[in-house]
Amino acid sequence: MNYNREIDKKWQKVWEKTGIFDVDTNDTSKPKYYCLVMFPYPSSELHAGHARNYVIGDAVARYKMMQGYNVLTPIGWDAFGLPAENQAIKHKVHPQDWTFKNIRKIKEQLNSWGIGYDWKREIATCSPGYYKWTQWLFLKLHQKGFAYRKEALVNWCPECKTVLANEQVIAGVCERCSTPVTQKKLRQWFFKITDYAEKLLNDLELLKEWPERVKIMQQNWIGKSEGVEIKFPLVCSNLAINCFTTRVDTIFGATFLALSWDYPLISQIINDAPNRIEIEGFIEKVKNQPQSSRILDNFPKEGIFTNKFAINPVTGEKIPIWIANYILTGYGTEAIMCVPASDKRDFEFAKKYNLPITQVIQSKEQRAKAHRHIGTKKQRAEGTCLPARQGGQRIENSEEVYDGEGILINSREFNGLDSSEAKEKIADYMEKEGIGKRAVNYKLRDWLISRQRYWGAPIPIIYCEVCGEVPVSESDLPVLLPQTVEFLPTGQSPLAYIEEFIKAPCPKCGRSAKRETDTCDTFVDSSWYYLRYISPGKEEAAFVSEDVNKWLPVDQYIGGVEHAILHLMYSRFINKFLYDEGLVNFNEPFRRLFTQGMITKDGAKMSKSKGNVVAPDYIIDKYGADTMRLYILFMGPPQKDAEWQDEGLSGCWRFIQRALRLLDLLKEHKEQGPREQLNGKEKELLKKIHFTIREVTRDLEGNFQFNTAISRIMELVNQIYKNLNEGYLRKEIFQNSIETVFLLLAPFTPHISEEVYEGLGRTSSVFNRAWPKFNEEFLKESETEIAVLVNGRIKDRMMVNVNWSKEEIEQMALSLDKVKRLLQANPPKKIIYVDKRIVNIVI
RNA sequence: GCCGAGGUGGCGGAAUUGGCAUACGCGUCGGUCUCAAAAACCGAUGAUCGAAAGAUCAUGCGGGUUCAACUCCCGCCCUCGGCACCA
Repeated sequence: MNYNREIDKKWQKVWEKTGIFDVDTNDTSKPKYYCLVMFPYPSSELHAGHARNYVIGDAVARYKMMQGYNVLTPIGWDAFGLPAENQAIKHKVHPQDWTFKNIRKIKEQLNSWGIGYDWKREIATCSPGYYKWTQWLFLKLHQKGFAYRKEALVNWCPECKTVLANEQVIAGVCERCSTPVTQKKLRQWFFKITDYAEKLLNDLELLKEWPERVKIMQQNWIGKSEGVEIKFPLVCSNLAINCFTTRVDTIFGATFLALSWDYPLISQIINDAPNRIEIEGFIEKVKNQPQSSRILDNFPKEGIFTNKFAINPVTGEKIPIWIANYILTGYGTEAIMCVPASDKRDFEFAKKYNLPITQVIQSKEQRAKAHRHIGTKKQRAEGTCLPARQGGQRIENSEEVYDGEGILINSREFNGLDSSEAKEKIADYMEKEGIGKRAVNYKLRDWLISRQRYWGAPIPIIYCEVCGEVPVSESDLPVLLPQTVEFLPTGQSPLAYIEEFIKAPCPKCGRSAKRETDTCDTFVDSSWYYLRYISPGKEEAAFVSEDVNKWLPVDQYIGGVEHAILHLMYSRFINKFLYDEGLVNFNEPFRRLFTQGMITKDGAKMSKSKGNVVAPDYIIDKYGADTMRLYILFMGPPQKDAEWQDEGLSGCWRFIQRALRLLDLLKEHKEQGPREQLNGKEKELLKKIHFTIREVTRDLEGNFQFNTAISRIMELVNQIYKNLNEGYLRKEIFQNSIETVFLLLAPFTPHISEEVYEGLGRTSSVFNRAWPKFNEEFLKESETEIAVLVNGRIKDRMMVNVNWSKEEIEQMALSLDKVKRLLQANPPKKIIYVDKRIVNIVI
């Protein structure tokens, strides 16, 4: 049999006609399995790099089908988003036309690769039937106070006059025109994901079957830090500045305070400053400093003295208050206590502006040095010779700054404590004295979801002069996106120029009011799509709780690691919100996650601009879908990046042809008369068959080790050929081996597997057959090979009976010629025997 | 800077978790078939020395533990990814 494109087409038609991927979600006769691939963003046709995701998903789905699960594999389109709108601006095509053109093309590709989906469940986030429910979700969040508006700093491109998403800011410049991006304060919509910071962090522990690296990335992104918020009263004022610190043990070394340019009390503080104009100039300068330069390593620290002082609450000292460019906005209290002896940044700043430096922490090494001449030897060894204060060490350059933990000095009654102990004691002291209180901070910020863009779900809010911000009533959803708009980069949503869209009656009082013209970030669309697949056409609700509770959490989620943080965190957040609302009964949406590696070509990610794209359609025409699928799965461990090589592809092609030829050989195969006993070769093949079943199943049940699974099947095929070449093979065993090969291959190469099964006279689909089971009986052996090592080096091998004792085996090893020669007359020092593996003789 | 992943033949990559390093595939070489070529099939293939038997060296580098280390421990180097002035 020869593999060709006709075989692909034939079986794709059959699958479509018989609907093997159509799922009855009410069918409870089989256990459910929800296999989900991250839905594509339809920005162009798919290349071989994209294919990996879908090929893996399909292999898993088909494997689970054969395992007897009721498998749900849906697909849809993450169809809103910026690229579509940029196309509109550049080429004057409507985002919708462009998007649906791409969808048609991708759909065709997926079908031609034999990727099976339940197409009846197809969704597109840009269709009103879907985004109606995205808007509904917004309203739910709004109702509970989780969607709110506030002034916020956003990325702004002065050239394009538009707000940019973080992803559009490449190394500090606009991705389109390379102008440095500045920050601008605008009123924006946010989702209060920070309220879930603790849950999102803690529940990572529940995700036992997620890759560790993804969990660590999320953990870092949430960035929890525990510390103390300390109150620094201002001199001659009733104001106070709160500073968050994780290093309260260094408080005695806090010699100045630094505020961000955006610190809330700043105008009050500088109100009567003699150099107020100068300060305001500085603030303006920092505010406009492009982000690109802040990314640079040695961005110079700059600041300005406010002419005000605060009191260090533990030392009672008067310390100056500065405004500095290295204090982040939006984190902590935007004010920090500076301990130049224990922080490189504070040190650099203090050196530059001649601010005092007091050492309060000594490292072990510094301590050993300092104590060389103090106390008795014993005291030094025990560390009980408490030093006087002595100002510690003189610190000259930032290399000498010690920012680790150590022993406290110059810290009054806390001297001699070690940092971790001191942290607790000082925090206790502060809480008792009312100077400060323990606090927790997160790096995670609230999720900015509004975009001044057209191609997204309109935010369902109406602004009324009388009633203020009023949510659109649920019965008026969806707020439809108007079709005819002008696409211009003005900094406002194109919707802001459409009178008919903007004008709307206030849902509360009926007066003429204005619609919100911003649209939702596309991550909002994708944060709940996995729920929609269960009842995709439902008109009365986003989803039916009873049904999603049955089908979720998703059993296997498959996608690229680039979504490790954003999409996967947002989805978890939304799911937790719905859980708290009682709308779903599962805490986490994705039980098991698999992140596949990237396929590269010439060492780089495939992209049109680099010209290194491998076009799958061409490959399929030449070699067929199964060849491409097999190669993609065989090229390396799926979670790791892999380099595309055309030679590897032809290797898979050869293998498929070689395997298919077995079917022809079987047809010509002649029995040479009946014979009771199996010969040794036949037994060997049977053993190999069952061994392969066991190993392939193990590889798939593990972490989807398709590459090794396939190499096992290749070995089996090699073994079959060996048996054919080396002598008599009864037809029954021959046929059994072929069946096994193609059953095991079926998840990877479904087309040829079906074809072979038909060729063997079977009438029903391979995917209605059970995954093969191995029989322990065939794996049992009477003899096994053991390696004989002398001093850890392999010298010989021998066959032994598995029932032999350790002593018998050791004696046999010692009797080998090669061993005797090496031993000569000397008796071995030691013999180590590892069961059924090796004998190591030490001489 | 911090966190994570990784470094194995000419190449992609295996190695049951401490037990025969280099499975499987690619490439290369030789053979069979053929007028010839392609395809296919059979065989060889880590490096060095050797006619051979065999020996020595090999899993980024340097140490260590062990009868035995790609695997464990200590110290480095390099590549890739994430975060990055987070107090």
